[in-house]
Amino acid sequence: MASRPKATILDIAREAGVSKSTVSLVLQGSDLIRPETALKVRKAIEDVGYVYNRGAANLRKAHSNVIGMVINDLTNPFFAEMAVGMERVFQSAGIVPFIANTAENPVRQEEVLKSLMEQGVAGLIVSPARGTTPGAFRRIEMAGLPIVFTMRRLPESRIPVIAPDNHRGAWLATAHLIGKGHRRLAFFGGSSDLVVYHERLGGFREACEALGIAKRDTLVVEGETSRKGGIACLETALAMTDPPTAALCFNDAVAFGVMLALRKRGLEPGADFAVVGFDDVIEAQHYMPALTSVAVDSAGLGERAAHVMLKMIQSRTTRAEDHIGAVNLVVRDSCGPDRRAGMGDAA
Amino acid sequence: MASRPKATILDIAREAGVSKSTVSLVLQGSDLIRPETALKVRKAIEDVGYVYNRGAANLRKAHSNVIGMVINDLTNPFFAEMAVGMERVFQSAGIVPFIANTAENPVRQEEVLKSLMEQGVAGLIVSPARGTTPGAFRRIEMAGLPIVFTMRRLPESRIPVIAPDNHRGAWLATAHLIGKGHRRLAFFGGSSDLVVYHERLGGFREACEALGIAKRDTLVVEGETSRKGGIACLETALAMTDPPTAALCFNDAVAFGVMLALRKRGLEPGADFAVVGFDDVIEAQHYMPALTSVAVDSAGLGERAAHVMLKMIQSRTTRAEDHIGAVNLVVRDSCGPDRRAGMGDAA
DNA sequence: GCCTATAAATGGAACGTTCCAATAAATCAA
DNA sequence: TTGATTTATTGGAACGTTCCATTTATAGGC
Repeated sequence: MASRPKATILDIAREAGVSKSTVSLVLQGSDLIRPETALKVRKAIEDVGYVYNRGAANLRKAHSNVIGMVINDLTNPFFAEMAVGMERVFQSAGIVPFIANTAENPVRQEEVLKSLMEQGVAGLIVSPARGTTPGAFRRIEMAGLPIVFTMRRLPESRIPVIAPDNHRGAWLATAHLIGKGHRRLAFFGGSSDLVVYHERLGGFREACEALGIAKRDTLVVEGETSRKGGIACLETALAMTDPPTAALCFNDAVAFGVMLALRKRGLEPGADFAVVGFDDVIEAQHYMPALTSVAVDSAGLGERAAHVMLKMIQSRTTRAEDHIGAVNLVVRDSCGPDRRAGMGDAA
Repeated sequence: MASRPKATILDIAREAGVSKSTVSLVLQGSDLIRPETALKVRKAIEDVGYVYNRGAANLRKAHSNVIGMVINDLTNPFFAEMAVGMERVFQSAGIVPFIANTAENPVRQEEVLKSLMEQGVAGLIVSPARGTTPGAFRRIEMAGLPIVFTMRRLPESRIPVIAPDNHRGAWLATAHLIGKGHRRLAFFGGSSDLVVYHERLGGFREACEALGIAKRDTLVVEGETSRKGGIACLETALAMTDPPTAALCFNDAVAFGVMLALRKRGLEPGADFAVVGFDDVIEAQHYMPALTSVAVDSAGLGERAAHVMLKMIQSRTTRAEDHIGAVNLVVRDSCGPDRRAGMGDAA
């Protein structure tokens, strides 16, 4: 069981009775080699249990076949879906994506990026951790490594971004709530250090204004982008005098939290308080009641990001355009009409 | 923006007016270097924007600082939780885990493993894809690379496994159902090509036998380990004459599917049909009704696996013991008593 | 038979590190 | 002062590939 010295290209050469150059050529699938020679070499490779050393190869080849995916929260199913979309694209291009998780921790992110670069990746797809400093990617840019952001945008950075149309999504959702007769609306969850937050909140605000909801009839409460955060937001909101009757949530996780908190108070989500989510994760349709949410096509965004990356690698550039993915509101059962507006309904 | 030739250790040496050996020593944090010299070197590194080339280093150093995590289904939150547990341990050991997804595809798994080995990982933690052939890991074992399996075990393999006590978990859950008065039980989901399946099903069968349920009063229906699979299982079961009144599901995803299908038929999970899940993913407690499930401590299993891997790497061995993680039944609201047994309850 | 053209295979110099053995500089004992 | 010891620094030979420039073998044309 002792790990004997690993076989190298030279060992195979000896075994097969050819030169190391020939073996190298075979490994690269060159057509300069006579088929029967290639066969002999491949046989030797199999016999010896040879493992290709890509590190050594990259020493000469300059460009590797792995790209790094750095994700801020792997436990959020949304990102897992996106990762799967990317993988689909890369696989057919012969590229292997390695995923690393930063758990929303900028320090961890720094380490992970460093490690990936040292490993010699050909490119980086990053969904930045919250609180990432603007300079965090300077070194990577300096190194001329292709990099694209997904979902999140950094304040003043020229790195291309693949993200959904947050503004429009929020607009649509808000208009939906207003259309249901709600006149006191809330925006729940998220925090202002995220650009995405401002985009979604902006859509919410503009829709309110455009559709005649006075600013004093809107309530914005920041909070964690998790179930827990949603619960907290609802508590805060209902503690106010003249509370809102509907809320647009920063994402689905927050919305789930809100629904949970409503139930705990004996209120029925949908009937007693309308809630809309954002992202439309798979769970959304399985909740009771099924959650109305803004669908962003996570896998599609992942694929898009992967394509942009491939293009950048092939054209040896570090520039690319942003891509704003289409969104659409998926209406389910979590938004009834405003109770007070529709008194006629009640017994 | 053109990617100028990357700086090497020699460039820094020149910049700092020392030899490459000195730079190398500084990079490794050796205390053989005079502090002020080290400082000079570090300054040069910063100025030049140098990126360490780990591939080149590994050419001499034999062992790297990255380990590969190969996961069969990243979209299953269970595995994401496990991955996070592992990361926690590795991080403090200065090891960077790279995650790769196989999407239950043995071919993809083959590619991913090959790529990881070529990259020179120090070890592999694998949750094998369904349908993995027994020989799939022969090459890795031959190479003397430490490897541990999580969750799933391969038929006749001596690779150490970190997994929950499936048999006992299933036993507990089944006993719970029987205790509630159910006399016709089903086991839903999973397929017999998984060792885990046999473990869980075995626990179910033994509990039935031990607690006086005749074999003809049990129903086993195989199916996908997903919501969809759960839906299909329930349909099959209810189509039978004299159908079961309770089911142990292969995992939580199946259980969610079963609950969904019950609702669609106008049946209330818990009251009209008891269901127990397996894994206790976070969602379980948030469902309506909250799902009774066998908790397996996914993050804890991940940590355990990481520790075993570290030990193997340090002791340069490829052998280790299996670890069977404790399980416990978390009773929530998805298992009412058998309706037919408890007629007295009804109006 | 010779010359040229093509096909197949090969040696050797890189690539960016590490680490051993060797050197240079500083310190100390006598 | 001299030699021995300790402290800092340094060449140079690996490590396992790739790829250019050659060499060798094979075939074709005359």
